[in-house]
Amino acid sequence: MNSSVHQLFRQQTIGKKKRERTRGALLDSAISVFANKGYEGTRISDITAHADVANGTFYNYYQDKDQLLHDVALGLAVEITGRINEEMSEVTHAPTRVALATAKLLRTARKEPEWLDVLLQGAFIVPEVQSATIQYLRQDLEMGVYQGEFNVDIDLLLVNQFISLIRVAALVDPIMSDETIKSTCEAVLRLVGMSTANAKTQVTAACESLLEA
Amino acid sequence: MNSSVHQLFRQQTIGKKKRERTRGALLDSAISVFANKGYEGTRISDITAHADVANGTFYNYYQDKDQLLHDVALGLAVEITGRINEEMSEVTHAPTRVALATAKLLRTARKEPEWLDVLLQGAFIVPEVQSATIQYLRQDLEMGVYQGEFNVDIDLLLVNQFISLIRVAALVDPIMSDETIKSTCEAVLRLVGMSTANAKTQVTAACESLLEA
DNA sequence: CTCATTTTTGACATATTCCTCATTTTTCTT
DNA sequence: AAGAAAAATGAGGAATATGTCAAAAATGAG
Repeated sequence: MNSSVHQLFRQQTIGKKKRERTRGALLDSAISVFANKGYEGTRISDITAHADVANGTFYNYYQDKDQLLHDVALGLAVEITGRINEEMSEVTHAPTRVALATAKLLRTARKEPEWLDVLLQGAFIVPEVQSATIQYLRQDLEMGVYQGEFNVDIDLLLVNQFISLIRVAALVDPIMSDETIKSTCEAVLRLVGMSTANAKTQVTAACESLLEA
Repeated sequence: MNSSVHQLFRQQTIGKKKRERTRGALLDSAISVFANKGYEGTRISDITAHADVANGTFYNYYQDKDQLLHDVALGLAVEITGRINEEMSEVTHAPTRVALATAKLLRTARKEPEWLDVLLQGAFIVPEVQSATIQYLRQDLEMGVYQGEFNVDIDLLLVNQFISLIRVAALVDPIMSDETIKSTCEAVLRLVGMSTANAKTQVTAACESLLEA
């Protein structure tokens, strides 16, 4: 088993004690298995098999699947949102921030489809993950309204609509073509009240370095 | 068991032979159980218990859960889209049709939250249900583009984005307040390229008979 | 290298769900 | 109302999953 490429948590625990390394292996395996079988559909034994550890080892670290999902999804949320925000620290134009963040997130999903999948599963099950995911997004949306670029009420419904557009992209096109990324970025800008033409312009500008024409 | 209010399939099989009536009971129970435990999370025994029949009875009608979901979701799709389309046969203005259909669907979800839940679960699992669900929607969207009201490319991604906005409404506000319905209608019109102001106007006009101010 | 401590192991007891089928019960036609 | 056909029943065997724990193996500090 254990033929996955990603190694997010194993990477983070290299050099640490055995305990942390094994935990990392379980977390990485959980990403793959949750993504492929779905949270409900995965068995503890699927995860231990994938991680190349014995069945009982799981119980040295977690009491049940819920706790594991919590750790995995929260870890992914922190990692992914952290990276993206860091890369955008200079950008102050809200539409650009929103388009860029969306494009970057979807580009991550192209390279590591399982990450986004598990993150979103977690966001709909673990409240703490939902908060972590929404946090930055909400700020950018409010900034856009303040800047007069977005024309819409910011509430929980809107934020969830936004996230669901991300989810749909991953669902409809797991390959995550540039085409899908751009369409999705434009859709989120339309959702927050920009015109089709304006949305297209902003996306083209924001993503010119990120995606090909 | 069997304390549910809805009786869609039982209603449809009144007067028919026992075989059809029991099938109806199973289908109705499936709606409740799938909605409350999720497709993956439901056990065959959950459904038979809810339907007040013996465990083995299930296997007189279906070979597995998949077949049951197929029948339930497809039945709901036909019923719901049929009703809505019938009620809109006179409406030819695409934005009005889209806003009305969305509002009517969400009003159905207010009365029978389980219906929409199971329909959407089915739409993401059973291809046939997806087709049935998308069919009418796509026509209305293309009509809107033709009428110069919508300004966006109609493709599979867009249609799925549309559906996901419906899903989010049910998720964020299971009670399905008028507020949520109107916000969602406006959001779908923005998604297809109408301005915030225009979307609001259309929704107000289309829903004035359906919802309170 | 040594050895106390930490971690892993995997067999097993328990629990859950699936699915079958011989038998009983109900249906409904005549 | 009789009785053949249809439907329902539920006990139980097979399969799968969970969670425990005494014993074995690996770790890493001194």
